Amino acid sequence: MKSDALRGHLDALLLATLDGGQLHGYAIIEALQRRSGGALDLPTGTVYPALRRLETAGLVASEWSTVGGRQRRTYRLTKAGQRALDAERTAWREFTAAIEGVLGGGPWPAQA
Amino acid sequence: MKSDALRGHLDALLLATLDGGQLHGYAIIEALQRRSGGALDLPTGTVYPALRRLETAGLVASEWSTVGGRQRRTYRLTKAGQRALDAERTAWREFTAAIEGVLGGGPWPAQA
DNA sequence: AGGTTATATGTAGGCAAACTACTTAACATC
DNA sequence: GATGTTAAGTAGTTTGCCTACATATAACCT
Repeated sequence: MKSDALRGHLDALLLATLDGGQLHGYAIIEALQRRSGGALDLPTGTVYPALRRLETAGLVASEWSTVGGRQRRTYRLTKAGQRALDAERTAWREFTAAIEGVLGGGPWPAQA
Repeated sequence: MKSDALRGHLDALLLATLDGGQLHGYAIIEALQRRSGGALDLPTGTVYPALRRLETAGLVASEWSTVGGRQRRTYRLTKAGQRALDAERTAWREFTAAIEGVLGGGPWPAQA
């Protein structure tokens, strides 16, 4: 997949991943791989800063915990994050509708 | 629409717009508005450089013509451009499938 | 006649978002 | 004890679209 295609959709992906319950960053990356059928393999350098961004924006909240000597920062959706996710899903439908209107199924008749 | 959402999909839009026949830049912008139901309103500073890029890449070809005293550069798909469009359509389907696998319809069951 | 709007093409520079590459650290396994 | 997996993070770069600007003709309005 063209790497830039995600632009502007990453937040939606992260929020949607947390919709099923809280997860830590590494688990989010694995969940994205699993749910996308292997198509998405986001590098940590993309995901961790993005989660911080979402936390600063108040859409997710995090807590540290230590599991087996390893540090985990576990993220969960806030209420604002839940609302943002709803908005992102709507925006996604509008986006795909617009693109598919153009991509269509092939050649297009001239304007009436 | 979030302006950055198009990232990585602009070429597909431009190629698809030319799939119905040759058009000049200004007409391409109008066609994109019409086909997207008004959702897409690309600035000239986005479209003209992108068309040049596609021409350099050999995916479109252009010719100057003068209509009513105005200069028009009319673009058409090359064979390589047609092939690229086919590839873009396939990539689009894969892209949306991946995102929708994640966005899903709501909460997701834990891994089996 | 003059002003505004629509048609038409283009350039220069900026900026945000994601990427690449790297670092750190504990534990598990070979 | 070396390699691999789990886990989190930063620094700096690239990319590619956007904003703002510049130019020019034609059409329309007053």
